[in-house]
Amino acid sequence: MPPVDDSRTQLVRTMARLLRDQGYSATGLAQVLAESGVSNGSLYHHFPSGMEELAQAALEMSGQAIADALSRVLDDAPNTGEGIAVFLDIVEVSADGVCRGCPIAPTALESSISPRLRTAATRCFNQWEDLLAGRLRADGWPDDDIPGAASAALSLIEGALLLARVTGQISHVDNAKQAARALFAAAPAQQAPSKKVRKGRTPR
Amino acid sequence: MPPVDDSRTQLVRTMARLLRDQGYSATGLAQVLAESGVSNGSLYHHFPSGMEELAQAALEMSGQAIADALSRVLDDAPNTGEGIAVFLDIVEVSADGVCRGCPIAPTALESSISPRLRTAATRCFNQWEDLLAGRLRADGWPDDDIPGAASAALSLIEGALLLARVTGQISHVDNAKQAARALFAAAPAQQAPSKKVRKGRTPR
DNA sequence: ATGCCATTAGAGGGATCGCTCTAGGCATTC
DNA sequence: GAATGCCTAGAGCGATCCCTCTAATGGCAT
Repeated sequence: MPPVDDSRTQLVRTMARLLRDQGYSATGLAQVLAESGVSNGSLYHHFPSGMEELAQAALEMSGQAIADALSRVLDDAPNTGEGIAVFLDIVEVSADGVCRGCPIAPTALESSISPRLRTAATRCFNQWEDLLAGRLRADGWPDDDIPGAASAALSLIEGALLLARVTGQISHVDNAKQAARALFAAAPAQQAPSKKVRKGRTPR
Repeated sequence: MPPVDDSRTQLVRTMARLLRDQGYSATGLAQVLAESGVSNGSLYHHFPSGMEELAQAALEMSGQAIADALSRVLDDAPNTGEGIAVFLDIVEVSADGVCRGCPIAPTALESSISPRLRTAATRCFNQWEDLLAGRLRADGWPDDDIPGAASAALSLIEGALLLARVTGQISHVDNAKQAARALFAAAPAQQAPSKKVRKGRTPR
């Protein structure tokens, strides 16, 4: 196993950060090389097909890191809602208090990216959604409600990270935490009357 | 007032579509000109400072269009939750059934854009949030809860549009509709005990 | 020392980038 | 007809894009 600061690792880490901050098209090869301290030749040795291959590796690394963190906090939390809240606590802040947001979304939203990057991004979202679904199942949610609830939970998370990053106000993340607690604090009654409409709130 | 298909309008409409689909950095001047059928000279006549000025105009037009649609459906809906559901019905589909998503988000997530584009994007989100807050107030929500609830509502909307576009599954939008109904179907009790935790669900 | 292989350094190419610039079309007005 | 002002067409510039290529470096077993 090579050392953690070898060229390939440096490239992937730098690329992941740049993709998170500015997306794929805005990230130039020159910037990746300068900020990673790696030369042109090294990049095309480790990633023969160039930027695209590097970007895919970066997306997969970022996606797995998020999955690991999400899995851990969901396991430790008393329920899905609290788990989401703790997760948002972890990812919301950077060194200077600015929300860095989702590492996948900026790249995923560029429709001009290649299919390999698109599927890599989709796999990340699906993986996170599956983790949320698993926790909802452990909470005792009805099987029929789980996919929709997991989807809505991930929508709430992604939307909050997006708003927080764009506007610079991490209060959006705090508000999403409250909504997540309201929606996913406990499983709905299994045999609830079908027409009953539940209401929730978002305090603070 | 000039005709609707003059060069300037064509430029703004084309730019708005390209920004929605692929963001700012991925959108080249050549593509804008080709798809709008306008020549280079015309662009720099109407927008002397170039692409950036055009992009700002496009973001503002897209943001206002969303605001108009949102304002209309919120006015007609019985409550905020239903209004959000109808809004998501409107914006979710394109001609071929693929979700086109938010016209602002792809550009807004690029941290490398200029401050003028960043603030234009932030203004859009703030405007939409204010519309949601106004409808919540009309629903009788407590003043202290309104900002947080409006923020969470917009997070849910943006997240659902993001996931639907990236994964190609509009079910994410449908799931967000259910969550919006659960969270914002009716105002919480004004004098509710402060420690009470409300629970919600996402049916279907 | 020698050969071997993985890795790196850096020059340079062809294409494309956003943008500037000049010349001309086309109304409308004397 | 001539002049004016708005708008358009398109050539071309310097910069940057991603990438290819050759040469050299380093460690390591023999």
